Amino acid sequence: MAFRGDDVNLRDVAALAKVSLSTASKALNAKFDVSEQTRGRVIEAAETLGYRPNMLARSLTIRKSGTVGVIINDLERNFALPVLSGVEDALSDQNIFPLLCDARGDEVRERLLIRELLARKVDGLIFIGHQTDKRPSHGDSLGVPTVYAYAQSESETDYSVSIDNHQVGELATQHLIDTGRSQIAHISGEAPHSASRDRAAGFLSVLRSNNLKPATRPMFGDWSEGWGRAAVQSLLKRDVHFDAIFCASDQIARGVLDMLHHEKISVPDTVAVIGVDNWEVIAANSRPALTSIDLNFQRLGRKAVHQLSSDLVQDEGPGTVRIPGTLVIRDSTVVRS
Amino acid sequence: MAFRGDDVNLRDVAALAKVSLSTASKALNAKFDVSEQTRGRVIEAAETLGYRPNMLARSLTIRKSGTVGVIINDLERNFALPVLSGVEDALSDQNIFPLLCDARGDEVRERLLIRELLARKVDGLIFIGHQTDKRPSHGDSLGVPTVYAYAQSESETDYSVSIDNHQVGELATQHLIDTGRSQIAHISGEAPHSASRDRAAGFLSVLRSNNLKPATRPMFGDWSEGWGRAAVQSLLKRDVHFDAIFCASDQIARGVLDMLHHEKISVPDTVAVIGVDNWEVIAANSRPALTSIDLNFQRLGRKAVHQLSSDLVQDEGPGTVRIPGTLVIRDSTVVRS
DNA sequence: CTGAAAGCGCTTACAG
DNA sequence: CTGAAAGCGCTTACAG
Repeated sequence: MAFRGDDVNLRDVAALAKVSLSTASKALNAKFDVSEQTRGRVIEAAETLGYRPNMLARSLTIRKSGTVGVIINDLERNFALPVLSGVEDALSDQNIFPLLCDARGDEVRERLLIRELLARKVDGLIFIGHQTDKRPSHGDSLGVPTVYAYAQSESETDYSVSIDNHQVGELATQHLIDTGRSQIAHISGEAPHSASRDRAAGFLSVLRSNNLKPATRPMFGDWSEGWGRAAVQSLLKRDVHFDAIFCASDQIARGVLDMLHHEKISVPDTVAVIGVDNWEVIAANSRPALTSIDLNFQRLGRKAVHQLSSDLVQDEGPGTVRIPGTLVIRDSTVVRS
Repeated sequence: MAFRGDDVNLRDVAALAKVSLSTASKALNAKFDVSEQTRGRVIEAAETLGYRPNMLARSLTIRKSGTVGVIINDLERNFALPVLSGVEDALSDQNIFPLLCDARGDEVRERLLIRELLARKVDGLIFIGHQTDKRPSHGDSLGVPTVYAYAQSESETDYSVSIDNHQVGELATQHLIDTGRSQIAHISGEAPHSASRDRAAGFLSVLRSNNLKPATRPMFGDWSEGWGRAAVQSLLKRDVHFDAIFCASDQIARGVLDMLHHEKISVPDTVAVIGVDNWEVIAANSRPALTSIDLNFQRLGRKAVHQLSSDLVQDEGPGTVRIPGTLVIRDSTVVRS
């Protein structure tokens, strides 16, 4: 029933190959000096027995478990997923597995999970938040390399990887300008979020360097379609002149698109619309399909893993690395042939 | 720097409590007979030293790692997420952590991952697919309890947990009938998918038991908004009379809603629309908000974990457990006060 | 190049 | 109730 070799250990291999336990170990670990002949015998024995080393025992001796604890703040949030996927991807390159757990936004639970994870001797810890604001640090008392992903640590002596929201705002705005727009409105998300503020700042800074003024002051609300619709109505009611709208999220943008359609304002001919997130189900399905900024969450996750071992490679030192966004052009900003 | 107790082991605790290593172990493990007095001393010693048992060593001896391998077929698919969340939730109740990995739809990679996971001595294996069709079985050669979630195993001697698509079709259709509709059309997804076929079957069976006929034969296409729009156009062009549409997914339903709106057909007054998935971002944001069937993925994930230890509790035996859907009423089927 | 021995940190019969 | 000993399955100085 069992996997062939599930119950065979190194001792069995050594016996079959007629060598000592230690020689068998060395033969299989390549880095030790063993005659080619005996190495061959051991490897052959291992294969005929279907030997698979017990990583638990190995970990105990070499003091490395080949696992990393990944603590997500809210697994159910969709945003965490691509980050997790990037983490998994980068980890699997090193043959390391993530031990996954969900803190559910509960700091007490988070601390409990850390203890559990540490008891399981994880080689590192990655915290994945669900927004880009700063979060409390665990300080340097954890005893293993630690990285904060998406939500950055409030402490500059920690390693964090987050989004470059300022660049996101710049990129979106520049694209609008590059495609010939000059009266641009910005419908942002919740004002307290750094994602909102930084994207708005990027927006304003690019306008300034292009000698343009915003169509109106950046408007803050929330991240919903409803807010997108309401904001457009407000724009219209206030008689603001605009030929483009930079929305801080795809959901907002979809609401904007809806309302513009309802008002018979043609997109992109009369007004161009760009969103942020490149959330496929929204961006690709809206009419017209929505141009957006991809936040490269996968890459963010991968970078988090790399930062984990930043002691080993040439280190940039602690602090926050910001992943830039990428423009994904669809039909809401340019007329495609 | 290190966590207090990160480097203290049971030997240290025993020394401080002035007992033997074995007594210290027993005192901490509660289930052995130790005098209350010495137990107290040991526990106190453990606390003052901040002792944390090394689970790796513990696992090695008791032959249980407190981990379960979770192999996802495609981490990036959103659907897998709530299942994973349910798995994590149920596992964490037992203080077990999932070792997560992504097979990326590659069978060879999947087999490699299994070996890795087994080498790490996982106590069980859960495979999470991304659709409800059957998938190849790994047979009973894995040596640890195994459960297939969402995508069920083709072998009836395996444990699988999936969706009750037939019930989903029934539930949606019955709701439409209960709210006074009688000319119901069904816009389904891709014909080859069992999810499409079984939901359509449920649809037809409920109509039959209510002495109703479908407005037209179930229409198969894909799972997209575009298909939803196209299907409505076809309905209209063919002059089909209908007062309700059961859509096999929320995305399809959103396309349907769009087109009905465009054609100035009022929802829910003239036509009721119901979807499947209860995908918040779509269902809650559409206009009117979409009534849908929640597939209870969290519950599915939790059930998968329970099936893993089904040997222990009263066992229903292997085979496929089907999780029923739940009706979530919004505004697209009933006029709310 | 090879092997005996100690050790990683725990648990659990087995004696006393 | 307590402790000495063996063992879980590996790795790695240390001798030879």
